[in-house]
Amino acid sequence: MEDNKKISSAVIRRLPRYYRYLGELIESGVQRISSKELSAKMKVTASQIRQDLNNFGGFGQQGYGYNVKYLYDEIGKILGIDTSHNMVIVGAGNLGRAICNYQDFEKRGFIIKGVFDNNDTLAGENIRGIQIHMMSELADFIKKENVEIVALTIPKQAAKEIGKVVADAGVKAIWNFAHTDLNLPDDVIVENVHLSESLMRLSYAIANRES
Amino acid sequence: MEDNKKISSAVIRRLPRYYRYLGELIESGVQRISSKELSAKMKVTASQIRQDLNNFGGFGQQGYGYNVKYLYDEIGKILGIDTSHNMVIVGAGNLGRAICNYQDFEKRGFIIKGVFDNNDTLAGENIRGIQIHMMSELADFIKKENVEIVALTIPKQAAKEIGKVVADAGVKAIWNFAHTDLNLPDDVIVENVHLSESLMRLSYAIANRES
DNA sequence: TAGATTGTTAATCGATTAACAATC
DNA sequence: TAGATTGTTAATCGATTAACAATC
Repeated sequence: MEDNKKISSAVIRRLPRYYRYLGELIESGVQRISSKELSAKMKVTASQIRQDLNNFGGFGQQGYGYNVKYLYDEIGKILGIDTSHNMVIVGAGNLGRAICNYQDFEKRGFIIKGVFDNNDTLAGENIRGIQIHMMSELADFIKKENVEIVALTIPKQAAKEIGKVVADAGVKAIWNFAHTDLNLPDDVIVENVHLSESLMRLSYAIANRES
Repeated sequence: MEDNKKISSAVIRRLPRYYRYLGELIESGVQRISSKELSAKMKVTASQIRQDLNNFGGFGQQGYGYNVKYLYDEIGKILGIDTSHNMVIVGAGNLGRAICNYQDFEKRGFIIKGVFDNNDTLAGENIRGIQIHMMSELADFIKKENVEIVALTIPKQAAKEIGKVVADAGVKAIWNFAHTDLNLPDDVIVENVHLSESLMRLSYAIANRES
């Protein structure tokens, strides 16, 4: 965390998956695991697991392996889910509601402070207690409530515009579900979830299997 | 397509993005583009664009560049979206409904033949004309309707079970939104959309920016 | 033809895997 | 101590970028 060497995005991409498997091991009461055992479960090489983890420090013990709970917590810290983040959802359609209703995010420290939409018939309504606000209030709300993350579940044209608005309002990161790139300044983090691209990769795999 | 050299998944991951940009260029009436111009728009190197495309054939012309419409169509063929695929959605929650309502998928040839759930109060209902069926009918429906793709928008435990069921029923691919790996035979394609992992990567980026 | 830009080979860079000394 | 397994260095493999001859 403190030192300067840049961690490759390939490593970061794998961390949440380690975290998930370790969480499952905890639930099954497993207290220690070797890179070899974990590699068999996860279908990656043991070497890769050790290399990945050693980017962040030595979490294991020679001759023993890794303490599951300890490693789980350490990866949690690396991923920044030991602290909470205020979040809002922009777009009260099915996708926005799906995210809002998924309670596990809250357990990981992502606190949904509000949902925004520009359909006034929704004004005053709420989703499991979370208030729906009008889009016009968005920028003020972000500043007042210290919102760090905005999930954009709106069409692409609107997403481009609102992306600029929330970047100006000072959010740290945008979770972008719109089928477009946002092209914002580099200090705004953008994590894209492009479902249509995912579906096309699936389609490619169907078209080209066992060729 | 026909020849045997394996295309790397890094290349496949980029194809849908090329496709999206080319689609936008068509909409703006652009007829030709060079790898250099496209690279500026997409923020990748021109060299990478040419390398990627030449995995599949020479689509350009020296001194001219690429014909936008032609390249768009060719990438569409590579991605297999020139033919249609029957699909069902398992899970009629917000996420399942979001996918069902997203009409662009149908335009790309992904035809949603039905939605399945085990909540009997939904029996007989429909989502924009697409019938909701009970889970017990799923395997038969897949065989009868030649379903190739199943989107799983159900909790992880159920997803593991239904994954096996639909694999046995002969689907070619599963679009898995559950927060788990499915561990199915290799001949079943699994494309994962792990939203919680995406959110953790975003969280990591917040925790580690400008360090 | 001259200019532009591809297709493709070569060079570089980075990521993964293998190997093994350190050490619990 | 002997056995096991990490942390880490070295070797390999693959992906990206650079360069340029081919050619429209």
